[in-house]
Amino acid sequence: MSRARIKDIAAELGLSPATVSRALSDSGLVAEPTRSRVREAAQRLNYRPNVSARNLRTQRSMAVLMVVRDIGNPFYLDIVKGVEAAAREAGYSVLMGNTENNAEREVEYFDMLRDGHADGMILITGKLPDAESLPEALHDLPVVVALEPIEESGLPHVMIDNIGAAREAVEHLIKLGHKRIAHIAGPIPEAMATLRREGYRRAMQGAGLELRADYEVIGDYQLPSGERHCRQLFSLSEPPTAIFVANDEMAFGAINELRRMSVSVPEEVSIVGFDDIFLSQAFYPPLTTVSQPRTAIGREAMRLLLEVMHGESHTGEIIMMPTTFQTRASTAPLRGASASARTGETVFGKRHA
Amino acid sequence: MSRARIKDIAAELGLSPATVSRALSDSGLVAEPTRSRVREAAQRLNYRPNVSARNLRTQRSMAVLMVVRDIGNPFYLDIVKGVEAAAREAGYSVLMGNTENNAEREVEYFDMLRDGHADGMILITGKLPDAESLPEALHDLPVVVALEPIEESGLPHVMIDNIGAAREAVEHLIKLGHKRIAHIAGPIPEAMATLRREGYRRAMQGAGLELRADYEVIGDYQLPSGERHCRQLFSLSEPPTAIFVANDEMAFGAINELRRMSVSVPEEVSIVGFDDIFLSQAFYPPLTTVSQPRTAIGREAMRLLLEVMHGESHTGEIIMMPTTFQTRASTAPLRGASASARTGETVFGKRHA
DNA sequence: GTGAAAGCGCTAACAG
DNA sequence: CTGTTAGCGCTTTCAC
Repeated sequence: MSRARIKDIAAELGLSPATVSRALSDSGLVAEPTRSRVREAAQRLNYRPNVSARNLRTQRSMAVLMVVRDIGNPFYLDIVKGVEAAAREAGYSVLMGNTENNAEREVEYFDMLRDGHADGMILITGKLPDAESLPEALHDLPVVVALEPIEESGLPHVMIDNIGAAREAVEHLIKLGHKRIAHIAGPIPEAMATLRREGYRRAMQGAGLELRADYEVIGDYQLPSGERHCRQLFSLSEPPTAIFVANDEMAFGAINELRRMSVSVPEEVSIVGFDDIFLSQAFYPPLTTVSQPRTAIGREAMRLLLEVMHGESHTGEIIMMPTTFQTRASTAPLRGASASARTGETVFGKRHA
Repeated sequence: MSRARIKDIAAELGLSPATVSRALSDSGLVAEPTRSRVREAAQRLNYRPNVSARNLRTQRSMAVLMVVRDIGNPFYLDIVKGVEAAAREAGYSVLMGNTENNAEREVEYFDMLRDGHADGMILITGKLPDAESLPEALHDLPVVVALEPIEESGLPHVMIDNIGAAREAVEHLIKLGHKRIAHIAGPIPEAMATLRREGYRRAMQGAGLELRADYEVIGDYQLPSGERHCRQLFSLSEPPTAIFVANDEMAFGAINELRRMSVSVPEEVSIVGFDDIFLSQAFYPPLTTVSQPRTAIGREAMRLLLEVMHGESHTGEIIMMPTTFQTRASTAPLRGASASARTGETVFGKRHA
């Protein structure tokens, strides 16, 4: 009962397997009476198509591979969610890949693509394996990059304007009257970290503020690194009055460290993060940060991938998704300064091809 | 170049496809010289097996399906990580499923199993679809339940002792001298929520403390529900001095609400959570909670599933993984009481078959 | 130790 | 509109 094949339905109804196949796939070339007889019999015999057979025949797997750098990082969750939802709607399943920043693993996933495990791939790894281990024609592979740019890959991207959003975040601090603004960056020279630092620099320069080398430190996106670098910044003879931190997790670390040093946030020091992860709002104080439309990025990446899999070329295309600046309680006017900062949220960014 | 088949290697070497297949799969019945010639040619011609063809022939997919109730919940992340790691090591890929508590979706994933999308399934949904939509012989399907029990399913489980761990958490509060201990439960009548409440009740009764109906409230595991129920408990004429909250997210909500009410944690009220999610440690105050070995649960579930897929029967088997009680800063001795609470971490739970 | 042949379940090209 | 035929790429009898 549980393993009826097309052949069984054909036998049951005295039809050929081909007709049954056509009826089941709505090919239109089947007479209505036959069609419903087939559908009824399929239902009754509990027919389910065998995916391996179909995949072999059609040379497709109806699956996409979603490869992230660290599957344990909650940051990627909503993207997965968006990808999964859009994939389902299009009839695709999602295979999970986790590289753990391991080059061999990255190559493996490209191999899986070629082996027919999946028809396309969404890369959220911020990098590619070495050129020599990659297939010759990268551009011809159905691969879309999301979130973390892979520069000079020529692959289509779905991401945010990291420079612009970072700049907006720092300008918020400037409007609050801050001048001594430090930056805890991500793991430069990674692209995303570099872009956010660039946004910081442009905002500072745009306001005619000095770029001090001792106000720029490089972290690794993890919480302890936020603590450590915060301590370092406050050991300077002239510590900052505000810090723009490249991601929320390090920002949490910085805030906790300030609490330990009995420096109050935001009264004495303002902190701005980036990402708006789960709990950034529930944290104390609620974190002012840049919110990325993660689920939408996931959906958009999948939508773009579908187009690429259907043969459209999107080489070099970059889709920018809008970010939202969330003004919360971790930032406040510089004491003694008359500031004019906005409150609430501000949409930033546009979309172009 | 990029799509060499077994046939191509055979032609290249003047062998039969059968021999090439055998050589590549180490079947042992191939002479050594032939074997290495084949391996060399495979390398040179960039041979990669076609998974659909192999799957069709072998009637397996070498993939497992991991179905969670809400893919956006960071709580499941480490489990995914464990499953993925163990699956990779065994040569399996992982397909993601997300039910969003939707019964139809749940059925779909069972169908995917039967359709050959995957060879086995790990369920982290806390429930099964209605009996009539399920295959007759549930026990014969390679399905393993993790984390959230599905009672009376007869399926093998990998989980923690929710009653025991909850009881230990509440006993910690009792040892600190607390007597007026309330409980914000999960969405009863769900199994996990019910078990944790049962642990609370047993601890209270075991210590001869009164079980007050107004000290038991039912939440939904989400943050706002923690805020709401905390407020409710503190509107009682005799508010609690400690709250055992069924999960960390609601505990964060409770702590935030207490802060708003200017009630200090842990000086005036102690809070214990459950789960030890990302940031429970970085939260302020760091949350005393029950830590689950999530990655290990994921690995163990996959390991068990492999055995089930290899034909072993594990009907009704329950594997209990040990929890660790994390004493952090959200709990303190009742003011005026002489307490004897432990500090640090305590391992709880055993493992049996 | 190797080859020939069959077939997994499905779909598509070609006839009629 | 329906049937016949072939074949996707692989593994596995069964012979030799």
